Amino acid sequence: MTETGEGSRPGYSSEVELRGVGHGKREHTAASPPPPATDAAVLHSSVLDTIGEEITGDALPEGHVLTLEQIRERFGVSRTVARETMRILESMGLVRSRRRVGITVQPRASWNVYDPRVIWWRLSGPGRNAQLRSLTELRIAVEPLAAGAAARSASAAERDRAVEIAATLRALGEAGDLDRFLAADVAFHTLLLQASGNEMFGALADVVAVVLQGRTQLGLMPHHPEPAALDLHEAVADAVAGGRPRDAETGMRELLAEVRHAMLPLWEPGTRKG
Amino acid sequence: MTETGEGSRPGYSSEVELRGVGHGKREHTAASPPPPATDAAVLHSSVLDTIGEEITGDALPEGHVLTLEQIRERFGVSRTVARETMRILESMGLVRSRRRVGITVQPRASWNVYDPRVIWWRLSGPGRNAQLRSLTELRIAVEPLAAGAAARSASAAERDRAVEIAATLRALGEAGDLDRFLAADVAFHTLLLQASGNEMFGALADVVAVVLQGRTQLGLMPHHPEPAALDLHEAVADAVAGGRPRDAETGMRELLAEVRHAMLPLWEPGTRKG
DNA sequence: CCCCCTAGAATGGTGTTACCAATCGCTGGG
DNA sequence: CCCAGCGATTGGTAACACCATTCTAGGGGG
Repeated sequence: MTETGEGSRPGYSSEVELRGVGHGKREHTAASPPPPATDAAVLHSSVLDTIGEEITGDALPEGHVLTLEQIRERFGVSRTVARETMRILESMGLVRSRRRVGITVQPRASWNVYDPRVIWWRLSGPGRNAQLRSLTELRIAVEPLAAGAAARSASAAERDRAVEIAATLRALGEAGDLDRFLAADVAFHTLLLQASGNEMFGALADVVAVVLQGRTQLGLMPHHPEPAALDLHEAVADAVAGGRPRDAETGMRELLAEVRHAMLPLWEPGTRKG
Repeated sequence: MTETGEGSRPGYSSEVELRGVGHGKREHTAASPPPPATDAAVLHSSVLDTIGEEITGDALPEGHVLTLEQIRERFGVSRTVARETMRILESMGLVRSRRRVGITVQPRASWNVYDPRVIWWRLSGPGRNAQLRSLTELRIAVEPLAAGAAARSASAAERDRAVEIAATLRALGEAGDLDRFLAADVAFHTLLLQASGNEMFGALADVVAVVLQGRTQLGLMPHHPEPAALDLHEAVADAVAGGRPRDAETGMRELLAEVRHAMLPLWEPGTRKG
């Protein structure tokens, strides 16, 4: 939205070194949606990303202790920047800072797993499949109700738009234009979540976007979307447009049942970590 | 072993206050059960709380511009503390900091509404009913699936504990001990969310705790819990213990239907804000 | 000889101040 | 109407005093 400059992270200008030590590559695939990113241009954000990925990716295990001095030295930044970084990590529940002790990595139970950055980091790391699974289950829980709510409280413009996107999806799906299909699919689900009138649902739009993209990148998307899926998108859109919450809800539920089925391969290699 | 520290999140002990509106000064420190989880002892946290409440409570409207100098002066803190506070607010999406322009309050759409502190602030402010409603809808979406997942993947100890808490609930409910009933109710839902094996669900335990407490404080709780609710808790517990996901799911759905019904008074005064 | 308790030292975050660099909105001059 | 430059405001660095917490060493008692 307000982020015009796409360069996202690689911004690190200046002579500061900032190399992320081990864990070499930033793999999260090219051309991906810029991580949540607050400001790309600020110095602390790169330090934040590196440490955040290390913690969420288990490179820094629970209980590990950092100090401001280590951070300062490792990244070649001032103590102030190290402190700001640490404060943000603390506010995400990833670490806890205590006098004389240092900065301790917290157990996963205290992480703010809904923070967009945390989600992003976990998707970039070894826990990716598990995270994708968790997020999909969350979608399955929330989206049907969100669709129902949208059917109740969407504005006229939103209802029209839903029908319009559903039609676009059919066209793109039948044409086999997967890239644009993905974009429209994201737009569809985002629209419904936000039209639900519940900001807790609306805030999950980014999650859905990331999951859909992840699904495509993992090749869990058929080359031609299932006709049934296209039908269901249209059914949901019609139900929303026509103000039929029950239909919208059940339609979305069926749609997600297919999604669940498609992602089942991820379920197996149970990457549950201690 | 696993039991000892488990309460971990310094919970919301029974005397949580959910202060209505008031939003006094930063006096917030004493006797106030830590809403989220930072250190109360640190200086920036009181500044954070004050400004956070003001933004989420619409006292500082979208587009309003602050400066570090104002913050420094108003709270009598150093620039460093003001900066740290601002960084945290920025990481929550409440503000955005830009050179030469200052610190701008962001629209609600960019808030991290799942951040425990944001939830807490919104519950303390004028949007309280709307927030309680949103959170309840979220519960309705998530808890049935979480119960189903718990029936699939809970540990033996967790299954036993579910049955045990359900029995406790009946006893406390019939005795009319509302305080302890509330505590046990929170424990029950927390257990299921965490036993679901999905950390996105598990992270909502605090949300449920806050909603249940809010419900009680608003007097939306009958003096004697409905027998039907007690039956349903037991039914869900049995289904989880017996590994019957469908039963657990539908049981929880019925349970939440009652919750929805009970909270309906809140639905009416549609506090939808622009 | 061993254990426990206390006092003091070492450590590392907390908060403050001062200073310079970079950016970018705004104003005033051409 | 455009453009340059001023200046406000954040971004980043450095050095300092402070103090809570932990660790350790020493002493006293069993």
